[in-house]
Amino acid sequence: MTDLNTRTRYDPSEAEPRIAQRWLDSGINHPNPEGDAGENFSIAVPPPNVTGALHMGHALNGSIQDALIRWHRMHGRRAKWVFGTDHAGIATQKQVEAKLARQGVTKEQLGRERFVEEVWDWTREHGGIIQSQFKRMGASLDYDAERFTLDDGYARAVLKVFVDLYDQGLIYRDHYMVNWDPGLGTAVSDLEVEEREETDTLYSIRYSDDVVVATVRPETMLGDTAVAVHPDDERYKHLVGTTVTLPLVGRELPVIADDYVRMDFGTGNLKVTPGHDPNDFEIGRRHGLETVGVIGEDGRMTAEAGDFAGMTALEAREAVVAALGDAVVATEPYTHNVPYSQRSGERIEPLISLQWFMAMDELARPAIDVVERGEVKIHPPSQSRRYVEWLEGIRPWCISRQLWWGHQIPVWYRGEDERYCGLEPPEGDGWTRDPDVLDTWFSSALWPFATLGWPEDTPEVRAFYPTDVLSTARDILFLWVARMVMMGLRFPGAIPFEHVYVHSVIQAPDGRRMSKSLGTGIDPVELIDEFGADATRFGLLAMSSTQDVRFSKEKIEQGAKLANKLFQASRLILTNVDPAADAPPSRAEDRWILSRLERAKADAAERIDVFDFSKLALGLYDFVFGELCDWYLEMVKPRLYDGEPAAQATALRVLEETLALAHPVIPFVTEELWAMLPGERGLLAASRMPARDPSRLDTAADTTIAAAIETVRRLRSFRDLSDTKPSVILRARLDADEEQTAPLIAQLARVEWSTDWDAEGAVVVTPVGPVAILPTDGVDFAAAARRQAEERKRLQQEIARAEGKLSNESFVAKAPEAVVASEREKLERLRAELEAL
RNA sequence: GGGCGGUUAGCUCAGCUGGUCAGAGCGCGCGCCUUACAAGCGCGAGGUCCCCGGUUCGAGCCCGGGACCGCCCACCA
Repeated sequence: MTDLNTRTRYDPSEAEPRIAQRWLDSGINHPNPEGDAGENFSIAVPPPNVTGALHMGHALNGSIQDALIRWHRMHGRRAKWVFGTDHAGIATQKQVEAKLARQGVTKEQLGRERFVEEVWDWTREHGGIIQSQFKRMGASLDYDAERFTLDDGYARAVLKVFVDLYDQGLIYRDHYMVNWDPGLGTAVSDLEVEEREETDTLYSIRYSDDVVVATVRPETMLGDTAVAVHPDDERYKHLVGTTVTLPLVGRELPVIADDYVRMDFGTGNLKVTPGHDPNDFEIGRRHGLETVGVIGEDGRMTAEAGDFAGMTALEAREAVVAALGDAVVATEPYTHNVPYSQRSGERIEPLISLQWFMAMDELARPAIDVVERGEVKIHPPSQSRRYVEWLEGIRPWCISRQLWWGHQIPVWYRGEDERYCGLEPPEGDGWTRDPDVLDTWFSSALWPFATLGWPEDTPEVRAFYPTDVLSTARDILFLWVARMVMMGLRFPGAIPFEHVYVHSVIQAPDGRRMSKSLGTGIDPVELIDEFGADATRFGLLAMSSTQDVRFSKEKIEQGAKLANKLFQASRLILTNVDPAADAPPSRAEDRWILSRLERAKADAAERIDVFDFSKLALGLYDFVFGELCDWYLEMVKPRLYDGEPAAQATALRVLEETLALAHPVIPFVTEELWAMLPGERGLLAASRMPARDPSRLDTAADTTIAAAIETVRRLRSFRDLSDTKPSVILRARLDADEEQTAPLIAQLARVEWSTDWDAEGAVVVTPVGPVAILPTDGVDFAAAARRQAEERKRLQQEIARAEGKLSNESFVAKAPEAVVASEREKLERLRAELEAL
C-alpha cells in the first residue's frame, strides 16, 4: 500500500479518467440480452439532443439514473441503461440554418437533399459531445448499443407506427386551426406554446349604429365573417339574423347568437374571425361560417387583406386603425395573455392550415387506466393527478412539421385525389411525397421500445421491455411521458415502464430558472473539473427533492469532502491492517459500528425504494462522518496500531461494505479504493452489494456506545469552557461503575481516571454517571463553576416544566401512558442530574 | 380564471402517522499542525418554525382565514 502512504489527498482529476476507462473496458455497461424484463433492470435515458451539451438537468437526472442502475446491478440484476440521442428536429435544423446563414446560404438554395446531408454532417461533427460528458460523469450507460432517433431501424419503427395508425384512422389530414410559428415557418403543438402576459391596446370599433366590437388585433377584422352576441342578450336579440357591413372591406356579416359570447365584456358584441382565432374557429364551425385567412404563413397580410396585403401583421394593425378613423370609438390599455413559441420565441399566429393530426381519445383512455390502476406508478403521487387530468382533456395532436430534418411523412400523392400511405414508396410514376416531417415527440414516444429493436422480436426487447424506471423532469410529463405510455400500450402492448420518477428542477442560486439566455446557467462539466464527478453527483443528489430547489455549491463541496474522507479513512485502515487479520468483533465499539453500518444499509435500501436520493446521499455522509470517522476510527485507532486482529478485521470489513454501499452515489472514489483493498476482487461496479445481516443489529452496543459518545462530548465541553488546552490530560474520577467504556472515554476525552475517592472536584453529569474533574494544572475551575451554575439553572427550568406537565390532570388523564411514562422518566433523570451537580 | 407546491438558524434545506422536533451542511466565533485528513479536528453562538384565529392535555406538524413567492393548466374578444 505504498501508494496510500505517498498520496495524502484524493485527487479526482487524476483518478476519474483512469477509472472511467476501466469501466468502459470491462463491458459491464453492456449486459447480455438474456432472461426477461422481470428479472432484469432497465432504464431508457431521456435522449438528449444529438448536438446538445450536458446541462444541469442531464447531470441531475444522470446521477439519479446511474445510482439506480449501479444499485440494481450490484444486486445481481442485468442492468441496462439504454443510451442514445434525439434528432431534435427544430433545434438541430435551426443550428444548421444559422451556420449556413453565416456562410450566406439559405437552405432553399441548397435544396432539401443537400440540406439534410448538411445536417447529418453537423450531427456527426457535434454529436459525440454529450456522450463523452456522460462518460465523465461515470454514467454507466450502454454506450455500445447507442441509438439515434433517425437511424435506420428506429426510422422503420416510426414509419410503421404512422402507417398503422393511419390505417386505423387515428391519423388524418385536416384543415384546422394550428399554432403557427412564423419565425420557424412551421406548425407547433399546443405543448410548445407558452403564454406571456402583455399589455396591448384594446380597440373598440364601430361596425354599425348598433354594433361596436372590441379587439386587441384590429388587423384581423379584415377576416371577420360574423358578429356574435349572446342568445340571452336582450339588447341585441333583434339583431340576430340581420347583417352588418364590415368597415373597410364591405363584406356583409351575419349577426349570430352563440353561448361563447360574454354579455358583460365590452358591448357584448364579438367580432368573429374563424381564420385567426381558435375560439372564433370553433364558433365558425358551429355556424358554418366562411373562413377568410388574412395573415399568411410568412406572417404577412395575404391578398384577402386587400389594400393591406404584404404588410406585416403589426404594420397592418396601424394601417387598419388609421383607415378606420372615427370608427375607432375608444382605446384602452388591456393586459392579457399572448401565445409565444417556446422554440423560436416568436409570437404564435393562430391560422388555418392543412396538417396531419393524431386523434388522442382512443389512445389516452388506456394510458389513464394504467396509472389509475397503479400499473404505472408516478412519484411523487401528486404528479399522477396532473397526468390524468391532462389526458382527460386531451385534444388532437398536430404531428406534422414544416421542416426538412426529421422523419418525412410516409404519404404520397398523385394528382388531385390519389393518396398512398405505406412503408415503401408506391408503385408507378407521378407520385409526390408529402414534404412534411413528424413532430420530434412522435418518434420520442417510441423510445423505450424502438431503441431495443422493436418492431422486430429481438432478444433485447424480450430482456429489457418493459423498462423499470423512467426518470425525468416535470416539464415533459405530457410532452413525452404520457405519449410513451400511449404508444407502449398500443404497440408492444405493455406499459413502457413501471415507475416514473419526476425529479426536481434545479434553479439558479437566486431562484431564477437556469438558462443560457438569462446567463443563469451553471455548467456541470465545470463542476466536475473543479470538484470531481463524485462530488458533483453527490451534490446534485443531495440537493434534489420533490420540489424545485436552488443550486447550492455547498452540497457539491460536501460531496468532495465525503470522497476525500473515504480516501483518508482508507489510508488509515489500509496502511495499518494485516490483510490476513481475521477475528470476530471483540468489543462494544466493534459491535456498535457493525450495527450502525447495518442501519445505514437498511436506510439506503429504503431510500432507493422510495426514490429519495437526497437522503440516500446525505445518509451516507452522516454515516461516514458522524459514525465511522468521527467516532469508530478514533476509538479503534490505538488497537489498529497495536495490530489487534479483531479491530483490524472489523475496520476492514466496515470499510469494504461502506465502499460498496456508497458506490452508486460516488462511484469513482469507491472504485479507486476498492482496488486497494487486500485480495483480488475485480471491479466494485461489478461486485455484489454486501448482504444485509440483521443479526448485526445490536441494541445493547448502540446504547453503550451512544452513552460513551455523549460522555466524551460533555467532557470535551467542560474542557473548552474551562479554557483547558487540548494538550492537558485531565484528572478525573468516574463516580460510577462503567468498566466497559471507561478506557474509551479516557482516550477520546483525554482524561486519566483517578481512584482518589476523597478528592473534591467539579462535577460533570454524563450518561454513564457523574464525573468529578479533579484539580489539574491549567484548568480554570472558576469558569467551570460559572458554567456549572448555568447548567444547574437549565436543569431546574426543565424540571419545573416537566413537573408542570405532570401535575396537569388532563395531561395525565388523556395522554397515552407511554408518553406520560417517558415524561416521568425524564423528570427522574433530570432530578438525578441536578442532584449530582 | 382554475389547480398544485412553498414560506423553519445569516444562506441552502431536513423535520414520518401531532408528545426530547427545534435539526443538518455551509457561513460565523473560540481553541487545536492530536503520527488518516488544517479543503482537517474539537467546542460554541444563532430560530415569535410567515401572520391571525381554532381544535387538542399538548401543534412547524391538524382545521379556517389572510399575506407573500414559485410552478402547471385554461378559448374570454
